[in-house]
Formats: sequence, structure tokens, C-alpha cells
Amino acid sequence: MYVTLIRMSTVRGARERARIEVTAAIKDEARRRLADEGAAKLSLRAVARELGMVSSALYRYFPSRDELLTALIIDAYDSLGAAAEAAGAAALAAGSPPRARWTAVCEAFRAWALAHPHEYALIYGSPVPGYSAPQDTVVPASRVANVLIGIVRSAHEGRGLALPPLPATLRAEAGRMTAEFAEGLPPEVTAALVAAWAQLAGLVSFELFGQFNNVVEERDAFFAHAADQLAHAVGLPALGRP
Amino acid sequence: MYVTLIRMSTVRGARERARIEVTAAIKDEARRRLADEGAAKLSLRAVARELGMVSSALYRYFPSRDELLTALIIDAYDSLGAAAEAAGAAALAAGSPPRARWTAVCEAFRAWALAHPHEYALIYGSPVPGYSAPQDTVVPASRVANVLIGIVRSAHEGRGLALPPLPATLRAEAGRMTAEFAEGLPPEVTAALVAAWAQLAGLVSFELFGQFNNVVEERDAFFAHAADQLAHAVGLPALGRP
DNA sequence: CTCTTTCGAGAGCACTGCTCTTGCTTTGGT
DNA sequence: ACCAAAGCAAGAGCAGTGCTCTCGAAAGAG
Repeated sequence: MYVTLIRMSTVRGARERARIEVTAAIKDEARRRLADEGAAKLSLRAVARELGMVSSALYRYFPSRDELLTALIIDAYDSLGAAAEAAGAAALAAGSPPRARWTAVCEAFRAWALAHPHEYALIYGSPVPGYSAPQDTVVPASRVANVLIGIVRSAHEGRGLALPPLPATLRAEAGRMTAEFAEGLPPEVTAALVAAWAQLAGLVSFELFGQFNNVVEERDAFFAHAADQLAHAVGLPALGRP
Repeated sequence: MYVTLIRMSTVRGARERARIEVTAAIKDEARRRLADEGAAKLSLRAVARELGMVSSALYRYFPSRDELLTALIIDAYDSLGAAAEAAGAAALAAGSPPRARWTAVCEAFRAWALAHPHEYALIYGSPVPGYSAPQDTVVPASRVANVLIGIVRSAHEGRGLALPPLPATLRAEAGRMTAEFAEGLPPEVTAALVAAWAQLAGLVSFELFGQFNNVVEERDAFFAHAADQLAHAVGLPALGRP
């Protein structure tokens, strides 16, 4: 059994090695074309042409165009999640207080989105196919959220966060959400956290999708302030008062 | 000149009448197919087929598929804007205080989105074509924002809204935004309002695009609370204290 | 009644996702 | 070392797409 696991993760032969390489090459080329012209115009034939193979050969690696897009979505979630985790870890290593760590992660989120607009659109824009959310995407999708949860949790463990009580209609739901993925947090904080997560994406989406054109000019300063207000909304204490 | 204006708005002859009717029929059928299968799968040929005409004839009415989509986008903005305006006017007529009017408009926004998911995705999701935002869309696009601005402005004129001061980096920008489309509001409120507008869309988008699947179950209660918190963030006083 | 504009129909081009069949190469068991 | 099995690339082909062009008929203007 142990040996089997080892052999599963190692490269068995030239054939499997080639398959891995070709799969990666397809995804790379697809990502390049995605960055150039967006998901709508991503065509399997063009990817195959660019790779010097015929389009039908590509179906040995991805059973359909949607499956290729799903693979790109998972990679995008992982890339964005890694960026958020790195920003959180760096801020933690620098000894920043929770609120500064929160805004650092928000800034990293936005920076990644600005650097990979089409990949961001792929994951946080409108779902391109018949909006199928395969189970493979839920784990990578939760990485960003988990970073934010971790920051708020450490702040709560440190000095205790308090927010106004929830309306009666939301108390059970907030308790359930807390038990499910934010154990230890006050239910009010969990509810605020989930909302802040969506609101963060709303801010970035509006900037990226042109909704802020002719409205917001100083994007950096505007986002920094909005992210700080988001931190306030989840109960993180303001900086300056230790 | 007066006669000319009259004749511009009236129907000149059978030919123009037919053109208007056919144009409307094309948009209706396109909207129907959009609601069924989404913008990605909307095909001119299918629309023409359903209307009993040949695809090339459709190009007499819309020069390209993207132009048809743009027309649908404008209509969607107008429909959503009308829904928001109606909700705001109804709450005003009922004598509701600003904070209740704010949440009423937010609820109307969400209700419209849930009722027209693909049209919502068209305007607030990722831009489908080469992300062209024609100038024709900016006026209808601002209707929702104007309703929210109006509510906050009336609240400010009533008793004066106050929010913590802005960071220095944002003061000039907030002043510019205020002068441009929110005359009379404190700059801090204008900045919070623009952020809240994007955050509102973020909340709705997350629900609609499946990001809340397996996370938020009680969507109605969750959104109601989040919208209320948004009202708090722009400085609207809480209910219960007149 | 003419002449011009407008419109629908059809053919056609270049492209797409996807399937199926045909051979070639690598692999794993005997 | 051999040989069947599996994996693979290539090509042809199907149904569909956006869009262009030409042609004949209908409607409006003079």
C-alpha cells in the first residue's frame, strides 16, 4: 500500500511523463490565450494549432472545452489562494497586527486580480458554461476565505472581538456557519466575515469590470480605505491603539 | 421644428412601424434565449430561426451579435433601475425612514437579480465581449446608484450624517466624487456610498454565481442583515430611535 | 408611373466543438 | 524476446456559429 502510494506520486515511465508535460503545455497555452482574449474566445483548435498538434489530439487530455476551463479555474483559485496566503504569512512574520494583516490580504487579492484579470473573471465573474461548479473547485476556492478567517480568529483569541447582536432571524444560521468553518468565533463576527468576503470581491469586480470608470479615479487609495472599513465591519480593532 | 419632433416620436409609416416591431421581437426572443441558456450560448441564427426568418435578415436590425447584446444590456440596466426606483418611491410613499428605504432598494436589487439571473450576469458579471462599455450604457447604469444617492442625501438633509474622517490620501478624490455626482453629501459619506454600491453587487453576485453554495443557507435573512449593515456603513441612523 | 431605398432570402466563407476511424508507438505480461 | 493491449496523433467529417455578399421583390417618394 505504501509502495503503491509512492508509485502513484512518482513518474512511472516516459509515457506518463510525456502526458504530464503535454497537459501542462496545453494549460499554459490556454492560459496565454485566456489572458489575451478572454474565456469567451478561448478555442481548443487555436490552442492545438499553437502547440503544433491537431485539435482531435487535444481530446486525449481534456474531454471537452469546459473541462479545460474547469482546470484553469482550479489553477486560478490555487494561484489566488497562494497569493493571499503568502501576503497573510508575510504580514504575520512582520509582526503586523490583525487589522494590518487583513488589509494586506485584501491588497494581495486585488493585486492578483489586476494582474490576472481574465482568470479573476473566470472565477468571480459570471459562470461561463451552464454554471456547473464541480466539487474539485470547492477546496481551492476556500483558501482565500480561510486566510481571512484565520486572521480574524487570531484577533479574537488575542483580545476578543465583539459586534452588535444579530437579528433573531440570523442567529441559528450564524451559529451553523460558525460551527461549520469558523469554530470559536462569535456568530456575529462569522456573519460579518462572510459578508465582507463577498463585498471584497464586489469592490474588486467593480474596478476590474469597468463599473468604476468615470466614477473612481484614485483606485489604490479608494480600495485601501474600503478594505480598512471592511476590517472594521468584521470587528478588527483600528490601528494606533495597542 | 415642433412638427418635426412630433413626427420623430410618432410612427411615420407602415415600414417604420414594422421595423420597430421586428426589432422588439428580436430583442424579446433574444431575451428569452438568454434566460434559458445564458449569454454565451445566445446565437443569432437560433433567434432568427425561432422568428421564422433567415439569419442574414437579422443583420438589417443589429449590425452584430455584440450590438444585440449591448441592446439587451441597456434594457437590463433600465429594467433594474426601474425596479430600484419603484422600490425607493414605494418606501418613500409609505413614510419609511431612510434606513428602511435603503434596505428596501437593496432587497429590490437582489429580487430583480434573482428573477433575471442571466440579465444580471450580463451587466454585473464579467464583460462578455472584448469588454467594450459603450457610452449608451452609462446613463441607464447609473439609475440604481442615483436611487441610493437620493436616499442618503435626503437623510443627510434631514438630520445630517457624520462618518469618521477620511485618510489624507482619499480626501481630494472624495471631494471630486462628491462634486461630480453627490453634491451636498459629506465626502466621507460619498466614499462609503460608492463602496457600498460595489459591495451590494458583491453580495448579490456571490449568491447568484454559486459562491455561497454550502456556505450560506438562509439567504434572505443573511442578505437583509448585510444590507442593513451597509446602511450603517454609509452613516444612515439605525431604526428604532426616531 | 418611375426611381430609389429597404428588406428578406440564399449561397458561401472561415471558424468552432466534437466524434470516429485509421494507423503508429509505447507498454506490460508471458 | 515476442505479442497483444493500450495510448496516442492525425485526418476526415458533422453540425453549428458569426458574418458578408449578391439578387430579386416590396414599399416609399417624386
